[in-house]
Amino acid sequence: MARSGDSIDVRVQRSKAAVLAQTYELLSAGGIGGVSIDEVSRRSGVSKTTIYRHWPSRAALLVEACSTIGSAPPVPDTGSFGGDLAALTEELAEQLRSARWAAVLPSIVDAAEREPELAGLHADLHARLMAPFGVVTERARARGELAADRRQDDVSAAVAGPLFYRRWYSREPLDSAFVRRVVEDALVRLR
Amino acid sequence: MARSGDSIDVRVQRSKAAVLAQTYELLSAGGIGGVSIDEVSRRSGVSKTTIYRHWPSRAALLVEACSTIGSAPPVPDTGSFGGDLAALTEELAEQLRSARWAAVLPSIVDAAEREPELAGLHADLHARLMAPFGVVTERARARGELAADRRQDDVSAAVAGPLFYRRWYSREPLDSAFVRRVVEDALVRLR
Amino acid sequence: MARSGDSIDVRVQRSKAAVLAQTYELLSAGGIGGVSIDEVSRRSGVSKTTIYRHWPSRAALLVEACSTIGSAPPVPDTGSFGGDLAALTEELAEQLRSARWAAVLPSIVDAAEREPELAGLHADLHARLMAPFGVVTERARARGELAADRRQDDVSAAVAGPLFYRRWYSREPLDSAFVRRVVEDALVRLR
Amino acid sequence: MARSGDSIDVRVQRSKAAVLAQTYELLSAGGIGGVSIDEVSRRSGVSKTTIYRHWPSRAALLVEACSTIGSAPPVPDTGSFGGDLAALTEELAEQLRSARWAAVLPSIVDAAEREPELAGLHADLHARLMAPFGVVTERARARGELAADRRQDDVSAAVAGPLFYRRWYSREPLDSAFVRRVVEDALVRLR
DNA sequence: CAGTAAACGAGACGGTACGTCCCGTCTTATG
DNA sequence: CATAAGACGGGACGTACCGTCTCGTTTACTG
Repeated sequence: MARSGDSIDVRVQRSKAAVLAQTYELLSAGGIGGVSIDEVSRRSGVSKTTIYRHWPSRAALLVEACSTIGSAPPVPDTGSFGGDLAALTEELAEQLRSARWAAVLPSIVDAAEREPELAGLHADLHARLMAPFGVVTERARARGELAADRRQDDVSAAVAGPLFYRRWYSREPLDSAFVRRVVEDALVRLR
Repeated sequence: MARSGDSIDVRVQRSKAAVLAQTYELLSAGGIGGVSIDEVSRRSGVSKTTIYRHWPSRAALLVEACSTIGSAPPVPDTGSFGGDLAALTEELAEQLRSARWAAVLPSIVDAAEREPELAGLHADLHARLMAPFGVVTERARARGELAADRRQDDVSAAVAGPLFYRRWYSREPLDSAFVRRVVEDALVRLR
Repeated sequence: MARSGDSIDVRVQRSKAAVLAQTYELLSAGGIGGVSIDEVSRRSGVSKTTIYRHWPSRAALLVEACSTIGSAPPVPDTGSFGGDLAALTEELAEQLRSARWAAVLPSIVDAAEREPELAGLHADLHARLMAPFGVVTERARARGELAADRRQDDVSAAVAGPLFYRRWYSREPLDSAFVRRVVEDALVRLR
Repeated sequence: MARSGDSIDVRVQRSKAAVLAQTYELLSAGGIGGVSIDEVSRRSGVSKTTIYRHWPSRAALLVEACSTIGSAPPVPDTGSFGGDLAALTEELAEQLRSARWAAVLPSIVDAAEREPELAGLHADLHARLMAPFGVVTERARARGELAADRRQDDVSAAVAGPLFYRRWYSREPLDSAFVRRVVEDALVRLR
């Protein structure tokens, strides 16, 4: 063995970075179905051989390429559950309007529906995306602003549910009036 | 000329029926991505040539094959907005748990995100699926059970949003306790 | 079936012809090892898919591509064994000097040595190449110009052996003096 | 400097020996086409880097690996040209039947046909193989058993030609009857 | 009920992607 | 400084589908 335990060959780093970047690019443009190893290879200048050296399958590559997306925005701390929830929801709405992953998520959901390998990807991504709601929820429960049986998932469903619905199902603009109402409704319900 | 204006060749009818049936089958099993003309041809016994003769594109075939799914269940009429909404939501939850289209919708959402031809399909399907909420909402507004500015979409978002979220995003079981709570929460706020 | 028994699709004919031509081209230039399906496809403009539709393997393609080479030149009939043999040997020497297959034969011999599929090819080619010696030999035996136990192979070995040796093993020019002497030597002994 | 002028690093000697041995092994088994640097490296335990350090190309390695094969058998001295030739031919036939290089020669011939670097290898090998015929021929000419214009190459062609032909072209067994006849024929012709 | 035009199946075709294999070169770290 | 380990780009392999296309053959309507 010519390599000490944890240092990583710079060539490997360079190759992996280039591949992941282009994979993410293709993913953003065409969803999961739009990512082909051949095309990634062509655009990144990294040979297919090398790609398969680092990732055993297309799914594995996708998983890693997605691992950076939806990284948690800073959790707001306004002092009240209402303020925190409003800030978080505005942020989520903004991302749904503009973030690249917003166009990709449906294809991940679809893939999770039938490819077990990618179901894990979906779970990770979802957890990362929703973690701030957990923080805010726990904080509010500690302050007694929420009923004892309300958990992160109730809050997420009450807020993200309508937003997602609007973004992908009724496909109407996520205007701020709607977002504001969703927050108000959620506060009324969850109180 | 061998054909009068509107009568349709029985062969055409037979071919189209067989193709649509198999398309729907494949659609249910593998989502939009799982439908390939080759496979439809193989299973239906109708040649590819003939399929492309009747539908100009894969998208067109999908649109027609989807036109039958999500057909509106009978709209309940219990006399109160609460009763109607509960019945409707239970029905929706049941379909999300078991109906074939539930596994297909994410792929349609994804397709709508990038193929304009299929965006129309998504819109149709969504309209059909949500129509009962419109009926119930209008009825409730007429009875004064709802604020004047509440429309179908607010109701849909408040109820279907959390359900969809649970079905496809947090991917937890849609147990009846959750469904009941969603209805109650919605009523609290929309009243 | 849309095609009657023996007629052949013109497209098939065109494709096969183009592929065989380019295969032969590559074969001449680089021997058996110089033929790759990818390159044949590239040069002939016929897709790899189509090539594999018509030939199950690289070996099968090579076999067919070689089937036209070494086609028997007209068998001379000078009236005497000596005259026939001289003409035949001159012709063989000329081909060894210039014919494209002369540069290819060693690679076929080599392939025959280890790939059974190609051993058949070698046998066919060899039979075709040496057939004229058989004709001439039989004719001479009928006329009593040859001992009763002399067969085609003795004649071939006595004449082609030295020629081949010179062409591929000592690698000296096949000048006409050498050819003449080979014929004379053969006649001395075989008479 | 750690090393004096002409002594050779023991590591170098060990590496080269291991590489040459394995190269010869592969050569015997699969001909020239069967030798790959990767495989040599794998089997010999010597890294590819090291191999390419010692030999500039695959051809150079092959040349050196072949330099030991076909080493001249002891030249017989029976007292007569006939006896010598018979002994030499029997020996050659025996090698063609069993020696490892017999399966390799066609691939060398083929390589010589198109790679100049390997043409030299072929020439060396051929010279080594045929040298005994030269010795015997000169001896016979000195004794007056051969016409003055007969040289080694005439003898080689007359004897090795038919043998090679039989071994690689007609691909029939090199039985001793055939070998005996070849010798007799050669003696008749060359006398 | 015969003729004809349409519908039809078979399948050839050029593409593109797949995942694997092996090549020869090049880089890095070790001894 | 020779070496082992192995990353790298290149390219061929044979397979699977894709959607387009060109055929020759039914087959159902129509005059």
